[in-house]
Amino acid sequence: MAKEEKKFITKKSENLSQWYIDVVLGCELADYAPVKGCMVFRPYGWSLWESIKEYLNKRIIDTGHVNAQFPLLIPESFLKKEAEHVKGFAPEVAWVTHGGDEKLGERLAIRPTSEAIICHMYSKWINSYRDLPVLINQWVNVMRWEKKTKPFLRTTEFHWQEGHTAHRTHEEAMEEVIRMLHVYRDFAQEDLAMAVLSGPKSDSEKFAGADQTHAIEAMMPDGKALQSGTSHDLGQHFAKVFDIKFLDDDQVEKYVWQTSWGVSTRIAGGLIMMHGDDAGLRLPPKIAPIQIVVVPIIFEKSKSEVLEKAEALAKALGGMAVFGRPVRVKFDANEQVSAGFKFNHYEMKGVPLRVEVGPKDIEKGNVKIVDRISGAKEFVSVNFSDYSFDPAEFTGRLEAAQKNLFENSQRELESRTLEAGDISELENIVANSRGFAIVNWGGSDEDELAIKERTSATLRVLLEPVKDGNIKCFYSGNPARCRAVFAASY
RNA sequence: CGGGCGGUGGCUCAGUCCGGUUAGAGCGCUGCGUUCGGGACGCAGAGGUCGCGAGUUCAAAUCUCGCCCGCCCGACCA
Repeated sequence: MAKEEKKFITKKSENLSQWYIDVVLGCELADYAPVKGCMVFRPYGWSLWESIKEYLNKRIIDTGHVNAQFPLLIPESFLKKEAEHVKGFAPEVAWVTHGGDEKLGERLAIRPTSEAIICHMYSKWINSYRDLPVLINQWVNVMRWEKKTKPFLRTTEFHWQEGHTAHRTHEEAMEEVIRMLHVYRDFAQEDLAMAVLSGPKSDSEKFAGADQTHAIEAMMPDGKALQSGTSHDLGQHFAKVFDIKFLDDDQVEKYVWQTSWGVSTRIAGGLIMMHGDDAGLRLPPKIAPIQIVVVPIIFEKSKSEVLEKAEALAKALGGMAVFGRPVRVKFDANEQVSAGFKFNHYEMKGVPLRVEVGPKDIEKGNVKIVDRISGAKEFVSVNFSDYSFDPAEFTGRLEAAQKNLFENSQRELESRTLEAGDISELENIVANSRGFAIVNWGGSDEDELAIKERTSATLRVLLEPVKDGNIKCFYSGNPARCRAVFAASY
């Protein structure tokens, strides 16, 4: 090409932050709304979120949960019932104070999360051990008044699912907490091709009102961790203040044990950042809104035949199934832009597979396919009289691409997980944007805070216990209790 | 919330310091024509409350003040 290639998006390696904004806006995933921190999900971005929802929702339903819908507004008095909960959320709550011109008798919170309203309802619905467990999930928007925002990763209004369950025993509730943590882990890894670490949070990082929080943590290309899903053991804190009691089979009235868990639109931001490259998005085939784009190569004299046969092929490709669902195919017959423009366009949008159909292909009985993930360009046989072909040539590549993305992500995570033997090593890892610093941990909350002040890294997750009493905490020198992961984070 | 930078056709920006007629460019967009195997070309054309609101002035994109939004750094962040 004689002309220097135009620059549409910043190179990912040059400036990740600018690249991210360029991709989100340029790929038409989202746009800024007039209110700070609020964003519009444009059709392509919403389609991506719907695709993500579909896969996660299936996992939630398959583990025995049901969907419902609770209201947006929560009376202030409800939010105030659980002391830690209100303390944690107070700075981020948006309040409704007026109805029309009339001042309300009680302020209404726009839900920052729904424990308060759901627990209120649960106290009405739960009377007997026979009513348990209650396993309800909802897909809703919530609002948290954030000071620093970024599309998808941290927005004032965001979309998520929040599961809220009530159980007869703490053991049962803990099983649920871990079950959902694993659902999130498997969802991230198998559906989104995002490698994650998972485990419990330290006390200082847990959810406001929880006894314990577990999380999945992804590693971004700039060495910062992204908390991508949380599962909380709420103990009986909410049950006690909302009076959620049941009569057990031993004739004793007891409080329920609760859990809550959530994954938000933030995970889409992680997905974008983790997989994308200099050319733009690279979407895992499972959740890509378009899995295969068919681009006809139009010449004046062969135009009608190419358009007709390419469209028929696109239709035939759409008859295939991959990942247990019909393949999502787009046929782009737009004659106003060149084929080359479309190539770049769909690469930027992260479409996993491109199929080119030109007169020479029809003549030879093949099509050119270009794999967005591996970069491979190959010819695949197609019979243009009956539109028969080997489906595995297409679906196999989509499956391989899904696998490759995850393996890349896993490799990246491993290479960014480094042992830190002392605080200066941890400091070094964080300062050089290297990633997760893994340590032997036996420190206190104060130690954790001191580490944060010195390195800006926080304790992301706790890993397996350390049984050897001779192993010391990397920071305090006390006997180590467990392995732990520190990192800078989003 | 603090510090820094920015906001001018859809996009990227020039013009602002030093106020002065009809506010420019490239890209994009519209129409017509020629094209099309990696971001096509020609000709014609449309498109602007200069982020919003006050103030100073004969005169404000330009100066002053307040506010909004964005980007970067920090604080905060289940």
